[in-house]
Amino acid sequence: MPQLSSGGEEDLGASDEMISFKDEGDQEEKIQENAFTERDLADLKSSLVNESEAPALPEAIRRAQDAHRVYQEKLADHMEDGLKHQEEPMYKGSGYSSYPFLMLSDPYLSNGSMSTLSSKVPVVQPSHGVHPLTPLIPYNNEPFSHSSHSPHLPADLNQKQGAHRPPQTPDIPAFYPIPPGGVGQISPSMGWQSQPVYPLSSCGFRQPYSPALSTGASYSRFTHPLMLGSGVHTTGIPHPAIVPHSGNKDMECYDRGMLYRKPHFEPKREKEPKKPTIKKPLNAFMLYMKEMRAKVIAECTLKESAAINQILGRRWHALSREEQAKYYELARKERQLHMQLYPGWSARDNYGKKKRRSREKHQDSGSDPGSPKKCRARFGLNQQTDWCGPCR
DNA sequence: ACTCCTTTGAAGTTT
DNA sequence: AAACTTCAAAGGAGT
Repeated sequence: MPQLSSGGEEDLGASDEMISFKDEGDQEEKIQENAFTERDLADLKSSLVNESEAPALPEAIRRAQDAHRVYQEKLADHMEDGLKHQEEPMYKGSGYSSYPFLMLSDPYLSNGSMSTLSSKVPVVQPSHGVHPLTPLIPYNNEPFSHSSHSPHLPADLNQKQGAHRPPQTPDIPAFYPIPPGGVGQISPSMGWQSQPVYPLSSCGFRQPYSPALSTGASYSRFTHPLMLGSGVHTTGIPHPAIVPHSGNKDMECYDRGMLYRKPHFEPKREKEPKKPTIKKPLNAFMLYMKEMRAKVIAECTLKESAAINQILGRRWHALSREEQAKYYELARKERQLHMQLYPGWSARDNYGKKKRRSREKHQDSGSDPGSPKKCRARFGLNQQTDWCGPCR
């Protein structure tokens, strides 16, 4: 059962264990990190990339630089726990580009002013916007480790899906700011309204949070976006943790700040209210990928995600255990928050929502090696010319 | 428009 | 319990 057990956070993250990788190579490989990039580049570019992609480089570099600057500015404010390791190379260069608090405008600053960073948010998170859950996570320990701050949570979290959601822990709402004056009236009777709503404006850009909403009673004022059938809150503000079931195109609008959906959606919704999808929380590697992708893109002038992911996979193995541990910790917190937000959710809920390719993928370690392309990729061979043994 | 590719890890399902 | 399967992100490529 995915629900929170009464034990608290310890058992929630029990599965997060450091694992040893057979090909990790540990320190030696890590030392070669820089060389890695060039080798990755050589390997992958030669096989996957045309030089026509070169024009993308300046923009990608600029993104990475922006992300880096944002990260440096935000780090002191947001990384207060053990995750704050500014000196460490992983964060130094990463820009933590995909993390929500880096994409925020500056309402988190004491003066609540908006910095120029705000305009760069979409650049930092250039594609489909924020992960439904990741942007919600402060990535410090406070919301989860200080149960005294959230007296309502432990008991209420055991409630099943659809049950009335308690007022959120005082810590969490702070990370889900509500735009001033953007608060709508809740509609009381729909299934999803029990979910807390932490509206974000587009692309992870958050508006200042109204202090008036910090009381538990205030949360009931928010209608879950699912009630609108399109992932949009009654305020017109999309909910970051929910993906409209209808597809990515909806999600693009959702991410890109179409705060108010076109009226013609409403009659549609009456016909067939679709159940939006709650995505899985990201695991450690996914978090790492989100963070490092922009950097790799900038360094390698690659865009193809499959190639980038190969690089990231190798880099992941090259990370020290301490570095990996940070991501495991982040992932653990992400799962925790996800469970808090969606107590009745199960990964099974999303089964079958994605069309799956044929079974060959998981059989290619056996007699069927899979396609030559896949096999070459698996063995790090040149995609154009090399053949792996099984494909020969 | 839709699916695949590619990675690792978590969680669900099947054997 | 172990093995297997699916999904999470990403965006170019292919159908």
